[in-house]
Parts: sequence; C-alpha cells; structure tokens
Amino acid sequence: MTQPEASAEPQRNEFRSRLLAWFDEHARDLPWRRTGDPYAIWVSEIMLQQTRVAAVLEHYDRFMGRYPTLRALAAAPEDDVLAIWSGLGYYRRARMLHKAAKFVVDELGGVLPQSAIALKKLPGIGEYTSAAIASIAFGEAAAAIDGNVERVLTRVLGWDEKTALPGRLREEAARFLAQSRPGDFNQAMMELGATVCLPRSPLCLQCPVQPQCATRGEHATGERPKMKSRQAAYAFLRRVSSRRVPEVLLVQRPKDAALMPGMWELPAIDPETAPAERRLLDVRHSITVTNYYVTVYGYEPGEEHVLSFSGGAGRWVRASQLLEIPLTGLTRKVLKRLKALPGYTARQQQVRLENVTPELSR
DNA sequence: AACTCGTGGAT
DNA sequence: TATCCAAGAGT
Repeated sequence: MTQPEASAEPQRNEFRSRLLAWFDEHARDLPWRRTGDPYAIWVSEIMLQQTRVAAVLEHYDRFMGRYPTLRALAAAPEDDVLAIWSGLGYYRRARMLHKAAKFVVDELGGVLPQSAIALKKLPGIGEYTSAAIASIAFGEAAAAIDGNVERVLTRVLGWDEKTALPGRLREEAARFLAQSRPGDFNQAMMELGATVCLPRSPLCLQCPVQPQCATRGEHATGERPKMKSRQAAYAFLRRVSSRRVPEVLLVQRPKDAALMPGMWELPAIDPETAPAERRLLDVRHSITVTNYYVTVYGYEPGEEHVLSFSGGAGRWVRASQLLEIPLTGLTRKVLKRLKALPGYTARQQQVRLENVTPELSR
C-alpha cells in the first residue's frame, strides 16, 4: 500500500526537481529530442512502442529522410512505407501510422491534433502515446505511463506491480507529473527506467531519487509465457538474368495471414526433408514467444519445381530492388548475411553459391 | 481480459 | 543456450 510519507506533496516536489535535474544532466542525445516537430515526435513514439531505442535508431533517420513531412508520408503507397519499416517489427504500427497520416491530411487539413484526447482518436495512438505526444510536442500536462513509468512508480511507492490497479497508478502518475515541464518529466521517468531503474538489477546507487524511493529495488513481476522452439527452413535461389542482373526468388505471404500479411520472404520448405548438403547458414530468429531455428538451403535456378510454396507464386526480384519491397525481418537478415542485399559491390554480389561459407551454429 | 503482433541485445 | 524484455495498441 501507499506509504503516507511517499505520497506527500513536499516529497513529490523533491522527487520532481531531483529527477529533472538528473535528466538535464544525463539525457541521451536522441534524434527525436533535437526537434520540436510534432510529426517527427509522433513517428518516434510509434517506432518506440515495445521497441528498444537502439533498434529505433537504426531506422528513424532513414524513415524521416524518406518521409520528412506528414504530407510526404500520407502521399506514399503503403508498400513503400512497409519496405522502409522492414526489420522493425510490429508492422501494423506502420500501417496505422500511414493510415493516420492520410486521415490527418484528408480530414484535418494536414494539421496534427494537439490534445491527448484528440490524438487518441487516431489509429495507432493509444493511452500512452497520446499523452507522450501531447506532453512532449505541445506541453500538455498529461502523464504518459509506459512499462518504465509503471516500474519506477510502483517501486517508488512500494506497491506490488502485479496487484497495482491501473486506475490507481494513473492517479498517482498524475500527482507526480511536473506541471512546469510535463514533456521532460515524462521522458525523464522513462529514461530513468531504461537506464537506472532496470527491471532485474536496478542501479540504485546511481539513482537521483533513491531517497524518495520506498523499495530501493525490490520488485516483483508477473509470470511470463514460456518460450517455444520450432524448426524452419527456407530456400535461397539466385539467378543472373541475360543482362547479368542478379535476382533472388521471393514469395509473398498471403494477404490474410495473421503474421506479416502481404510481406515478402524466401520460399519456405519442409525442414524435415531439406537436403543437408545444401545448407547455407543457420540463424536463430525469435518471434514473440517462439524461437525459430532457421536453416537456409541453396538451390540452383530451375529447381523451383522441387519447392512447394505454401503461398502464392514466386517472383524473381532484382537484387537492387530488394530494399524497395516489404521484406520480413528474417528475410532481410538472411539476405544480408548472404550478401545479397544492395550496398555491396557488383563483384561481391556475384559470389557463387559454393563460395558462400556455411555459418556453423555453436 | 487475455491474446497477439517482430525483433535483437542483454542476461 | 534459453530466457527476458522494450517509449503499446487493437481486438
């Protein structure tokens, strides 16, 4: 339960000033903190949903370079947006961001709503994201509660995270929020959770608000679903066209697939009957609660008939075009390891299958 | 309310 | 190596 001392306003005031001073000193220099553009902040918040800063950094500048404005994004075909998003995961986020951008341009004159309540009406913007954008971009005193904030607050208050009621947590978050700098305060809470108040081994000695904390690290979390393991296999076929242009065979996932609908990947094959002598590489790839142990096998052009595609027909895609279509993250990773993606020299691209060294799993 | 969606670095 | 887990949202 709440400790009376911890909920007193003077204590919260001390907490705010200490946290903000720490943030002023230690805030990471991130691209979306160098802008006041609400659109740029919106994009960052969507990318950051359930995604680590490091992963977002690898995509954010490329996305903003391609779609520097809300109108540029709204004008793009969805497949192009998905291609840029490829590798980031949770592809529905990209679809909803794109859909929302089109709605803002078509129905709202291209002006992003400024209040948390209005923002929340847009697809992909929920309780957390609406408060984050409203506070960071527009200075609204809305408390943004993500996993970090939830952990920091329950620790500070001495609550059991498993039994903390969402309503009570929202109340408490609103009390803590620094009205003078709501955007910085929200970011500071998340920054503290991400870099100091860590889930497993919190760095309490480095914590600026340790004196205001009821638990100083003790923290019980709920049960997690057990990881499952599964084998998977894919075929890699490359050919060189009459114009000496390298091409790779890809198949499109069904439009109604639950997982990554409409995106492109290498042809899946039966891992049981795959020919061991053709093994090119092994990769581990985890999707939600399943660890996939993936083996990629090399085939020669003309052998397509031995493959049984579960989905539609295959398509030969020019290597130079691979980054222009929506690839699944796994496919992108495999093609990168096989040096089949653009960005390599022509000579490297023409590496023969037998020269690709199998990467042995350890 | 419980599930589901991706990915890769950390532990 | 297996598991954890991250600036959630939609259904």
